[in-house]
Amino acid sequence: MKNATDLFFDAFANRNRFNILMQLRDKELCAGELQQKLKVGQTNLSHDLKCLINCKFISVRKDGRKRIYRINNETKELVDEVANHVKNYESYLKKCGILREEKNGRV
Amino acid sequence: MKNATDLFFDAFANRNRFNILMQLRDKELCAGELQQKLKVGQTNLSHDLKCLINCKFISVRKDGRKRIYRINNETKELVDEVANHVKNYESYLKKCGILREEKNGRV
DNA sequence: ATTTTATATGAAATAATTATCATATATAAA
DNA sequence: TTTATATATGATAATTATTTCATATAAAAT
Repeated sequence: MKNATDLFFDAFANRNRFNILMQLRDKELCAGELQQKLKVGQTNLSHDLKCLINCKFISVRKDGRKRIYRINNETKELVDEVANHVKNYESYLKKCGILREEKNGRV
Repeated sequence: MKNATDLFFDAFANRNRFNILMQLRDKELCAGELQQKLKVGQTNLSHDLKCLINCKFISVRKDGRKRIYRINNETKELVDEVANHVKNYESYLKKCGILREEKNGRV
């Protein structure tokens, strides 16, 4: 059975969803704008937004036929901290990545 | 192709690996001790420890035939922050979880 | 030197996640 | 009231991650 930590990571720790959160740090955006900025498919984006809303990482309001998404404040802080850590550890993380690639004959 | 953020989440955002990091917050431990505390299999634990080492989330030193693992300081801070966020958002995350369970006929 | 203890490795099996496709809904414009 | 736009949904396909199994290695004890 999943615990709160699992559920947290399920929602938070995914490239596409994290990219959405990164975009929403600066300003609120509607789905169409996110699609353009992130270059992802409409269906994928919609699924990911639903996931982020379920976990209260973002909220949504209607404006005409658009839906406008906004990140919540605590989530924003966490995104900042993770982004910062990733930046500091980039070289190690990449090394780890290279090891994987080697396994597949690349590099 | 994976970027640094992907690699970060690959290592960090996993129940078993996160539990290892949680245990190591207080004090360094050898594999056997982790196994007992976390009740996981030897092979799984070993794979997970390797992953955490590759990404420099933890370090290891030898002591006789044991290997002793220690969390690094910045990782410890991040673990604390995430644990804190999960605690604050637990109710929402659980609600999200319940939605999933419903899908499988439970709840 | 052989056995025991502690841990690591690699391949295969299993499980979970993510992407895709077809279609639905809701609002606004014509 | 039909059409266009914006977004959502659910099922399946494709991909990736996790677990398991068999076996290997390394250090210490006998």
